[in-house]
Amino acid sequence: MIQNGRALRQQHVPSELVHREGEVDALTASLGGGPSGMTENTIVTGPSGAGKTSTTRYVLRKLEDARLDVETGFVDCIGANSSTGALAGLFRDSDRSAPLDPRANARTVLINRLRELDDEFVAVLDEADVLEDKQVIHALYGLPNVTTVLISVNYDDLLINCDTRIQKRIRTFQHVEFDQYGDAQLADILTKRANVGLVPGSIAEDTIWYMADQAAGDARLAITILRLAAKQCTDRRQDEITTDVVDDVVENARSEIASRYIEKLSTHQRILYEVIKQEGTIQAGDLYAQYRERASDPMAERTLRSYLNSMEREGLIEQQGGGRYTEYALPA
DNA sequence: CTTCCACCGGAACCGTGGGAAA
DNA sequence: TTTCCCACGGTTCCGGTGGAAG
Repeated sequence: MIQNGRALRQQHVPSELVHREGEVDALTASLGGGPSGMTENTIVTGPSGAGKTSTTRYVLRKLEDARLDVETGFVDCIGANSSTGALAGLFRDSDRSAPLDPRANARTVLINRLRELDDEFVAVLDEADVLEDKQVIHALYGLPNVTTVLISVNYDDLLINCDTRIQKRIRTFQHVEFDQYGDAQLADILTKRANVGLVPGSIAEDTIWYMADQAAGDARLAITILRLAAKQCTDRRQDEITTDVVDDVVENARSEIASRYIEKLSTHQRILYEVIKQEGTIQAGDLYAQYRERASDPMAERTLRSYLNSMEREGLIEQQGGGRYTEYALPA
């Protein structure tokens, strides 16, 4: 059934991006592809699965094709949420050999190295709201040859964790907003992927629409559903994806998307997450106690609070109640 | 009303390890 | 080479907070 597995992967950026023409134009203009040729710092916002990442990657690729004097770096701040981690990620993604060292005084070193670049550098921070230390935004802003692109689900969520100095900077950024895909657009996207990725006749149009409906505007989820459905059919030697198959894989698709955050957790954070997941809702003190039982070399409680805060920022857990009745739970 | 309790989170501090200057 | 410096991840200390108990 599967003809081209790559087209079914969620990270795959298609050569033609559909239903994002306006956003592509706006981003291209911001990044120097407009009539003025000016590159401007930009913030990209929109709900998850609205195509922010794909569109940005697409525009970056076009930009690199069109101009030789521009370098780009793209980093997903999930898993690189420290200043140095994010900066090292930018270097790794560009063609420059990146010093991988996550320690030492790498931050200033990396910033200076960026400053000394001859070319213009477009730095993209995906999931920027997850950044632990927003100072890196300010540092990048201070470099004349660097253009920054921040990607975040929510404009206000990003700003709220920045100090006023950085807030001021971000407010000067160009703002490109993405709306959620409609069902028809999502169905169209799925059809295009299926045409490239699957043997013809593997999926009926009605089933595509059913998938789009299940994904509720989230293209990442839609494509993951398509991939898992195709895989299940292959495993079971079925030659057509039916709505039953879609029903079977929807939950797995959801948890696969959630797991991309969980994978990046440290062992200690994962223990905390497992306890919360197992208990559903748990008192802070009980959480600490259960953690201490499971961890071979437990961290101080203050450190756990820091971990829990960063996990909450990533939307993995929720904190409820206050004062003495603090509880942790999985998001609703 | 006051006191107590359980927990939060800021601030100051520490050991580490690698880059940069001497 | 040695010495200095600095960010990071972590810890300790402690004042703050809001509901519960007296």
